[in-house]
Amino acid sequence: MAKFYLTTPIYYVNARPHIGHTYTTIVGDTIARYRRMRGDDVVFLTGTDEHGQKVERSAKAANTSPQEYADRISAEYRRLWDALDLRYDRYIRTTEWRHERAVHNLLCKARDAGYIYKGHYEGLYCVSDELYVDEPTPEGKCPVCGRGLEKIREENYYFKLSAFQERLLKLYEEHPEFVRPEARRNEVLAFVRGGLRDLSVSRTTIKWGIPWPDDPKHVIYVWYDALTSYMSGVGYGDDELQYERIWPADLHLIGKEILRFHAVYWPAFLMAADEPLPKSVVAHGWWTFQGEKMSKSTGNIRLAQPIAQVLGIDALRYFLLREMVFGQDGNFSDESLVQRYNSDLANGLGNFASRTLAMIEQYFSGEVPGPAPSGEEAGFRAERIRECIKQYEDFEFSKALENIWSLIAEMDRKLSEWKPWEMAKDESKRPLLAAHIYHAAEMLRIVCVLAHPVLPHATQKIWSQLGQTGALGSVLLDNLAWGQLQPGTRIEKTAPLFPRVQKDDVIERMEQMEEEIRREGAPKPPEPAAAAPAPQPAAAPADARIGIEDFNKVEMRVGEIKSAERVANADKLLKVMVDIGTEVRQIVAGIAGHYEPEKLVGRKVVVVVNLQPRKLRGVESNGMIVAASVAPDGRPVLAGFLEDVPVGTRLK
RNA sequence: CGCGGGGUGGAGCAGCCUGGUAGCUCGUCGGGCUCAUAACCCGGAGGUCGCUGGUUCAAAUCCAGCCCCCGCAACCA
Repeated sequence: MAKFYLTTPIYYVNARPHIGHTYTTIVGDTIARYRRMRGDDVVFLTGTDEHGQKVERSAKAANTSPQEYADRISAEYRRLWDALDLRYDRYIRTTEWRHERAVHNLLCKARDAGYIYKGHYEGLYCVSDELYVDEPTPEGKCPVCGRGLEKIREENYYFKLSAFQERLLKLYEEHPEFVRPEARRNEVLAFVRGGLRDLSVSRTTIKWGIPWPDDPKHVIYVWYDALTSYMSGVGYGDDELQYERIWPADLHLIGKEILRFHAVYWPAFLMAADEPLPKSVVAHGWWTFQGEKMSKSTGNIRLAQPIAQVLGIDALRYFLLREMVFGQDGNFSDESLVQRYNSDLANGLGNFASRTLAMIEQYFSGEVPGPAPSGEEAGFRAERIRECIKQYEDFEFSKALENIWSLIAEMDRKLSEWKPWEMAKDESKRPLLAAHIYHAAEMLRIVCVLAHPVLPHATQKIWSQLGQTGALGSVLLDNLAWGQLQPGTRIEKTAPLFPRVQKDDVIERMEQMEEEIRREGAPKPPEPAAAAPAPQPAAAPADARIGIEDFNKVEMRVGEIKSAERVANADKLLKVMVDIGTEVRQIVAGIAGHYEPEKLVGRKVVVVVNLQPRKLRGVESNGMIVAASVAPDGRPVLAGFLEDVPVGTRLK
């Protein structure tokens, strides 16, 4: 059994997880499941990157210590992966002791080999960004923030990256698969051919990090720290037996923005320490949201939980892998998400499974009919199966899915031609009917196996419905062949797997859920689709008490509604203009179900004014109107005052 | 000479590396079917594949030039 070690990047705890992180991890999980179905012994690592200035700063803003802050966000990532059933085998955090030791280990090996030296950084520095600036704007300003720059001189340790140019080029030459896809490889080649400068690998300006060995006024800068997690996660410097077995990584899955670090710095660090190199670095593209880059400030970041909760985990996986051509950028929109769900999952796979199982039930009393299929059919199908495996192998997930779905379309077509429902009325056509239904059932079985890496849960359910025992994930793709379905197998018909959904309804529910998650500050793990208990006004647990300083962060003011109108294509949303004393704010509120817009004008309400703006159904909402959420269905009741209160008054 | 991505029927995208009927989802018009999740099937309308030139028997695809759009600060896959 071949070992296959796969990693995602470790995610930076400065930000909470969004759909981009989820995409990467889902791709990793899909590859891991695929490799297992090829018989590999897979080790799948993910984790969190927890050091650096930004974490320090965010912790301060959140009134906590960097470690506590990192603990919180790291746990959030982990909870999310668990909730989405993403089955990593190892989880590494850069604040763990085993990691620190591994970093020291790798660094010292490079140092002892003469690749680390002490030097000085002399140059421009942006104080507000705390960043070295190599290329200022023509006016001599910081390219990041546009502010002025200072000349500084700082003592640093350097890594002799320049010494590795030839060896790196040789690596890319001898192993063209080291960087993929090819466009990315070309980028890397161009960069390395252009000459390499030595790399500053320590800082004295940062405190939150791993101290430099024997020189604790320095902290190890991000590269050595973060990249080494791929080794510390599997026992480097800690459990040599494990390390020997698992390292080197077979695949580092990354986003395109961190390509250089993985394809250039990382192999150089390993060469310097004389450790084995990873086999491959594969970079994927970015999700944009409605054509724009996802960005916190514009509020157009999508989260994974609402999608998983409303449409299911498999629907989320399917959409992300089907919609994006792996390696390129892809555009995310709620509309296409729901469209994919309905057309491909509900009308496609779900309906195909449903009609096939129904016919077995009705015409053959729930037993897969015989006889065994012809030989040509088997040969023809084997070709398709190989094709699909190749596509998974090449990370062409969208093609693989297209390919699988073409099998479904083919069966839909054939069933229309064969008209089994007519044959069923004619006893003499019984054998032919049996052959046709067998054909459909066997196709369904094949589709399940092939789609399993992407749709692990749904395919497993169909698998069981088809009377197949055991875990679908342990079926070996290489053994998959046409005709393995045993006639006589008892099937079990159950409710539709992917019920059709109403677009507006789904989008609204997802948006509401997003709103809740943001409000809470930390997402609840999505619950299994089946169990969706009504929201209870549960008493806050004792440990959830907050201090006054937390409360003071929320700025609530009295506002007066100037106008209100319905938002197009949304049942529950109202676009409300609210005078909060200093300005008139546009706020989108989910109260249309219970308040007539006309009757709201002139009403005084409580507004949270320092909430990040975000878009709901394409309309910007800049604040939140406070309302009680009344059980059992969360009916909103606006907060108000019995006495008259001037507009703009702050609530305390 | 900054870098990268892109411009394909009404919308969103694939195809381009490895030239040879322009494909998918949605929408739209008409028909069929009833096993199935108002599903599925068939047919129609709708494209000078950004522009110009070149290579070729043949170009969305290769080459050259041009035009237009998007991203390239942070967060960050």
